[in-house]
This record gives sequence, C-alpha cells and structure tokens, in this order.
Amino acid sequence: MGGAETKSRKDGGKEEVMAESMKGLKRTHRCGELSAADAGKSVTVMGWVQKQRNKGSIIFVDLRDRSGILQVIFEENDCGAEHFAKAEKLRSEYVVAVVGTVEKRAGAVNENLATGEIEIRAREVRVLSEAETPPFPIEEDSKTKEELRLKYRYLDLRRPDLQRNLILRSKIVMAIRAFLSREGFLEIETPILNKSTPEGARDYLVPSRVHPGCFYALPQSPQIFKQLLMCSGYDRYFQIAKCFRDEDLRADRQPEFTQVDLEMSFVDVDDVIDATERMVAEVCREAIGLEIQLPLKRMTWDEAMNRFGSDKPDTRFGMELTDVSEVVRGCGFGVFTGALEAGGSVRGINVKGQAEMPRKKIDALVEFARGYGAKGLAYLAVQPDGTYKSSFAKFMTEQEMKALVEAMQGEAGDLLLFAADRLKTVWAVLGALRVELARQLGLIDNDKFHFLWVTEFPQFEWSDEEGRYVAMHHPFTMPMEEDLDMLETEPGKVRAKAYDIVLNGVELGGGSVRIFQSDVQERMFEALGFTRERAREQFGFLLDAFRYGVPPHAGLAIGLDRFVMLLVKAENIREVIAFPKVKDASCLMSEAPGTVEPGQLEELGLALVKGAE
RNA sequence: GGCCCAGUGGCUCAGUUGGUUAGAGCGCCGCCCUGUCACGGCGGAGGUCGUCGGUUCGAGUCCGAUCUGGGUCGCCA
Repeated sequence: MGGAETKSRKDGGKEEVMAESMKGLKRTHRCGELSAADAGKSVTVMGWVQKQRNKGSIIFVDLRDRSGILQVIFEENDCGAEHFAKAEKLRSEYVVAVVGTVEKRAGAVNENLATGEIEIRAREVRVLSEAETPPFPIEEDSKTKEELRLKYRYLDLRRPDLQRNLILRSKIVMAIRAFLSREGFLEIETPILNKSTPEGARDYLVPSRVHPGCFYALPQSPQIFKQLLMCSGYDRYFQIAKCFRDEDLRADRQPEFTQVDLEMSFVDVDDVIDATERMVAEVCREAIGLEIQLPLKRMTWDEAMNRFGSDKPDTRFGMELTDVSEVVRGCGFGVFTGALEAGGSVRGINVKGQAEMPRKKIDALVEFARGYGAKGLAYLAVQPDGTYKSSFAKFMTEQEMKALVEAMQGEAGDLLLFAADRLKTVWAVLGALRVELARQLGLIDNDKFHFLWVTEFPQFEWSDEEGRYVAMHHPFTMPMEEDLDMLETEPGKVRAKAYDIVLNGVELGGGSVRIFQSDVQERMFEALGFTRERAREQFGFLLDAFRYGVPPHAGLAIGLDRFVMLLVKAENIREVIAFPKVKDASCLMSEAPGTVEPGQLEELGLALVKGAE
C-alpha cells in the first residue's frame, strides 16, 4: 500500500517537505482559465500535481485543478535553489501553490492540452499538502475496478470525467431553476420525515424517539405535499427533491435519487407537457448545445406496447413488433395455437439480414427470452436462396409458412423471431429482445437523442400477487373523462391522464393530471380495494383538504440523475452522483449503513430480533 | 429471492491439456539526465493467485461452498 511506501521513504532518512502555509498568497486563476492571451502576466495557481518530470536542471510539473491541467516549469535561475529543491521533491497529488509568469512555450506546443501553448515559469512554490501514492491512477477513462474507485470516492471524484459530469449536473440544475423561475414556478421544500404509506415502493423508515413504536418514512416522492400546495394556492411549484425507495438497485436506479418535481394548477395534460418539454429543450441547449425539435413526438401507451413491446420504447431504430396471431390461428404448430387458445398472442420481430445467425447465437437469444418469462422462442430464417430454415417448419404447411413470412414482410436473408404467450409476456420478451439485438448488431446511433411522450397509460394494472387491480401510476391519477364510466365495470380498460417522457428507451420522468373531486377520489380508492377507513387513515388530510376548495392540478417529476446520465452518455447512474451506493444499498466509502449502540436502540424503544443482531 | 459475469503484485492484465522458481506493462523506490509532456537511461523492491474445504503424487488452473463487486429478472404506486 501507499502507506508502507511512504513510510519506507521517510524511514530512508530523507528530509521531509513539511506542509507550508498559503499565507500571503491568493489564487488568481484556475489552471484551465489561462491562455496565450495571458502571456506576461504574473499569476498564482493552486492545485494538485498530476505529474512531475525531472530532467535534472529543469523540472516540469503538470498542475491540475477542476478546470484542467497547466504545465509549470522550474529552473533554478528563475526560482532560486530553495524552491528548485522543493520542486524536485514534488510527487503526484501533492497540493501546491505556484507563483510565476505565464509564458508562451519555448519548446513544442502540446496539442493534447487545452493550455498546451503556454506554461508558468515558477518563481515560488509552496507545498500546501503532501500526498501518499493513491491506490489507483487519477486519470480520465479509468480502468480501475469500480469497487476500489467507490471505496476511495474522494480520489475518484478528482478524475476529469467525473468532474465534468458533476459540473454539468450543476449547470443543468441551474438551467432548470432559471427556466422554472422564469415560468412562474416557486421552489418550495417539503418534509423528509413523513408518514409511511404501504402502497407503492418499500419505504425507508426512521424510528421516532418521542413516539416509541412509531416511525417516519422518507419520501418516495413529494406527491401529496405538492398536491396540498396546489390546494393552498401556490399554483406553480417545483423542487429539486431527494427521494428514497427501499428497492433493489439497477444501473439506472439508486435507493436515494433526485427528482425535478413540479406541479401546476388550472391545467390539463397539454399544459404540463408543454412546460416540461420546453424546460427539457432549454436544458439540452444550455448543457450540451443540443437543439431538439418541439413539440416532442407523442404516442399512446397502446401504440408503444403494440409497436415496441415497451412503455418506454427506444425509437432510435426499427425492428418493430408484428402481431401474427390471426395469421397463425389454426395452424399446425401447437405452441402458437396453444397460446392463442389460452387467450394469448403470437407476435414477431424481423431481424433484417440475420438469417445466417449461427445456431449458438440463436440459442443464446432463446435463453435471453426465457429470462423475461418466455417458455421459448420460435425462429424462421428466410435463407438467401429463399428457402426456410425454421424451428417449427415441420408443424406447418408450406402455405402457412409463406403467409407468416409475408405478414412479417420477410425477405431473403431475414431472421424472424416469434414469441407466443400471454400478451404481457410477449411484449416483455420481444420488447427486450429488439433492444438487445439492436445493441448486438450496432443498430443504435449513440449521437441520437430521441425524446418521446407516452400518453394514455392504463389506470390500473392487475396484480397476480395481490389478486386485485393496483394503480399503475398512483391512486391520485385522474382517469380520462371518456373512460370514467368503466371505473366500476371494466377497470382494466380505463385509461389515465398519465404521461411519461422517454429518452432513448429510458423513462426520464412521468406525471399525471390529479383527481381533484372527492367523489372521483372515493370511487378510485374503492376500485383499488381501499376501505373507506384505510383511505381515511392514510390520506385523510388530503381528502379533507379537497373539501375546502381545490383547483384542478397536474404535475410531473423528472429523474434528474437519469437525465444527466443520458446527456453525458454515461452507462451508469453512479457516474453522475457524487457519492453513490452499491448494489446492496451500502456505501463502500463510509460503510453505511452501520450498527448502532445498544443505548441508541433503547432510547428508541427498539430491540433487534434474533438473526439481525 | 433467481440467473449470468468478474476476482492473480499498488493499478490493468497474461498464465496452454493440472507439473519445477507465477510473468508483462504502468505505478512505486534509488541514482542519473536542460525542453519534457505516454519523457528517457541504469538499478531495485513488491504476489497467502478473494476466502474456506475437497479431488490429486501435485491446484492460479478441476469440484463444492462462501465473500466482494457488476449486470439482469422479480421488485421499483
């Protein structure tokens, strides 16, 4: 470890460079702020030593701060013996202050460096802090395992790419605040310590000392509070809100995350969509210079599912789903007819030009499909000579095969893949498959930003687990007027005034028009299987508020972390969060969560059950 | 909770069908070097092969369990 090395070096009898004071010095510039235009200026820069190159009587030091890297040159004639001796001892990650003069380089210009035309000729150097050798290189495009980077996150955060990400994140937040403020939105904070509501994601709980046996819940979103703010007349609210969900992590999911949360009064779907997309467009322009065409495309949930098998379709490529249920009805292939008889569906995708995909790769796709609940995956390759190679050819007549290929618009060289199952499973399988194949085949243009609104979500989703309908969005979502009559009779068909904004196949955010009539809200709770008592117990204050004059209102929340992640083209949400958590929701650096003293538990009236001690 | 991937000096990796003393690049340490910027030259240190157990005359390599990290399904109103 670096510690041992440092020790042996110090044990070697070397005189030490003690940390010096910066007294009397004031930083005049960041490293990257200087250019040839500053030649001749006397400046003071401070930062970290990226690299020292000692040529004997001339020493080059690359100095780094968050703005970039600047070369400092030391020669004894300029800085005197004392400072030259200090420069000789500089090592990576020492923190130094350098006083000197900006010069155009006498030697070659470094084209790879923004400040490559200039250097600082040092007159004075002070070592503000020494540094041990870091456990991994502080450099762009780190190849170091994330585990180690996260353990030493404060070092990882020195790397230029992470610094760029966080700087851009700050810029994005500023742009959001500027836009919303200009549009008349008020930034209002809502509580972090709330009452738990079992509906939805698992809550993080905080025990109450004053009320033994009682718990606060951290907010999954400020949903109810922002609706109450509408009741209170604040008519346009927003918040950069920290939210918490005690669910398993993913590449784009952290247990604590940030939402751009907003709510508006006296509005309908189009007003929220309009405000949001103008905000998104402005952010894209300001942050990365991306111009996006408004209004954004819209697609109903039905269309998204039928064409892409997903409510967050990636529309940067085609390979859309085709419903062939009617084509294969009554054919000889039991897997297809069986699925149809059970009320399911048969659908396929056409993988253009992949008829010769090796069997091994197809088998891997079948395995992939199984991961999404498919029992299998049927394939049909239209070979270059026009003949068929298929997993189900022996069950079907020539005519049946031909009709199927035609329905799929199959041409010589195409690979057709079919899923036959419950519609929900077919969508999941083919939706995931088209994205996976596009990735494998390089069909995705990384420079494209495809925004899309998905609208008219179903109000309810059947839960096999609970044996009832559950809210797809949340229980305060307004159904579409024309579907209100079906709330009691055919809840599965009711569409909601809910909308998601999707970017490149990622759900960026979503929202809805809220119910503001007590009678509709009561019918909603009833449809969701809430008893009157339970609804009162959990949301009584909201229902009460609705009795005292409530404006029609609607809102939305954007996942800020995901938005930043997509704009910087990071593959992982951790790349845009300063101190993220790992898969099991722990922090490798601070080692949170941790145990607490028995006294703390006692004070809270808590005891650990066996096995949790 | 399920499935998949990875774990070998400080970092990134190689390591053949199981076979003698586990290698490389970078980094680190020492000495030298006046225009380097992936600086260069000479010399050097540094490894319980994630952990435990098993098979074997012999395990970095095979088997089992386990830990750590990642991806994903379930989950995420």
